[in-house]
Amino acid sequence: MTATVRFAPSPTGRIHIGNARTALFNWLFAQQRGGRFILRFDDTDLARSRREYADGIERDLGWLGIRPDAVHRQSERFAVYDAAVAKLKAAGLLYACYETAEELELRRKVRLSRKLPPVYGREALRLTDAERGALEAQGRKPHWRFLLPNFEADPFAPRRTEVTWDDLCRGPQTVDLASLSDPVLVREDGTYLYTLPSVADDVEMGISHVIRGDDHVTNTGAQIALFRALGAEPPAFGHHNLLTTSTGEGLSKRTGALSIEGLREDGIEAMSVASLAVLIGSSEAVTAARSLDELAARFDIAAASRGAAKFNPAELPVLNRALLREAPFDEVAERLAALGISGPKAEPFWLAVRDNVSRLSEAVGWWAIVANGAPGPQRIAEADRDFVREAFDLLPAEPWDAATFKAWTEAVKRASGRSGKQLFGPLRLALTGHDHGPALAELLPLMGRESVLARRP
RNA sequence: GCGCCCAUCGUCUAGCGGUCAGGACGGCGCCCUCUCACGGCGCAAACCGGGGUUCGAUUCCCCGUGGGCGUACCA
Repeated sequence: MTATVRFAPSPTGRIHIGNARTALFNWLFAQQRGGRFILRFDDTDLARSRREYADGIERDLGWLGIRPDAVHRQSERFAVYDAAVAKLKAAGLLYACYETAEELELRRKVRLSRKLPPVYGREALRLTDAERGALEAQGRKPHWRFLLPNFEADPFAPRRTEVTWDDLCRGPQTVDLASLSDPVLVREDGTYLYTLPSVADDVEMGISHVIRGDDHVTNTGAQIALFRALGAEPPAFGHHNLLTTSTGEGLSKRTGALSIEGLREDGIEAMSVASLAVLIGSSEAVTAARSLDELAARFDIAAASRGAAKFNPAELPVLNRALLREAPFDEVAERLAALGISGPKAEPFWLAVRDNVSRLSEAVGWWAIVANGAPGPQRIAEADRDFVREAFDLLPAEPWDAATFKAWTEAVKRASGRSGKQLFGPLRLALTGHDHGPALAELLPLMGRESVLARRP
């Protein structure tokens, strides 16, 4: 079974890890069955949508490794929605309403205070042609609602109407259409709300699987009805659980530091983000995958849990470290070069330091010490000064290689009688200005005799 | 208010009537080791509360509590 999926963000801001998770679920799902992934910008709200956000989102996805098979903008597809509207009107399933937002709000409150579900009472359906004409004569323009098929013969007597589907993530689902308001599909000014363009495009683009957050499950009930009203077979649906912050609040609102852009700027690897985003909330161990292909092999949409999962950003650096220490030079050479780390020493340098960084940028500090003779933050203890001086006097002649450090420290050991921490601690400090770091045997030949001698206390 | 969903170590989770309640991440300890990290070994760490049902509940049911989501002319 192949698949055509879509990710449909609204370009009113950049995406955060929660959105990326949805995108990744769709991408991986399609990858697993050789399907297509469509990026569809939900930019029908012209006032809030911005092209730069759309471009930014596309960059964010590209950074994660998602390459859409097609990119669409709903703002360019009004003809499709107009056609859908015409179809619904012809079928008598779209009706004009003239209430203002205030009136609606008032009715809502009244129903609430009477402990009734706050659903729209279809009052506009009772309007006579004369009343409608009068309203229009006042200059009122209608908004249009989709008549939900939740009644037998009398739309004012809605009855329990279950829409069911077998959810890819949550199993059998039921939504009662009687508990829903007829959704407004078209505003007074002719612009579209989310529902119609979404469904019309899913039909038109042949979307086979809709994978999205579980904040949409209720929508899905109404949307399935709309698919059918449009004469289309609804796609399969999968609603994954949502992520919350470590304090338990919804991720959907405040993006902040958890934006994909922010994480990238913070030096988090794309695969760290992707691994955590996809694996969290599943029983799969949250360990770094090296590629989306590897992730696809570990991903199972049916294994996602149903409750909200707390997202812990502290896991990101942990995954990053694991990823980096296995990263071959070729994989990071370009980015290292951008950080000023290039030349013949770059590869052996990377191989030496990759065990000791949790962000690629941390290599810069080591590079300054190893290649540029920078001192490092710590000084050797006064008591070790003479020992270090003697040791430096024993530095062998060049050329230096991987065996040099061993030969040198053996000689120092014999001359000084020191061993273990007493021996290596002061030397490490004198050489790098740190009490920890990459293997000295690997750093020494990279530093070179002249540079090392310059550090003699 | 109403509806839907969820509730197991700090975190992500396995569990589908009888288990020493399992794994992963993190933490801690030991080993390895020039340091840190890696790796190996080990330790600590959980069934939200109350009622049922049952010979027996983490598991099934109800209530409560807590949380998520929805209830928009937001998506």
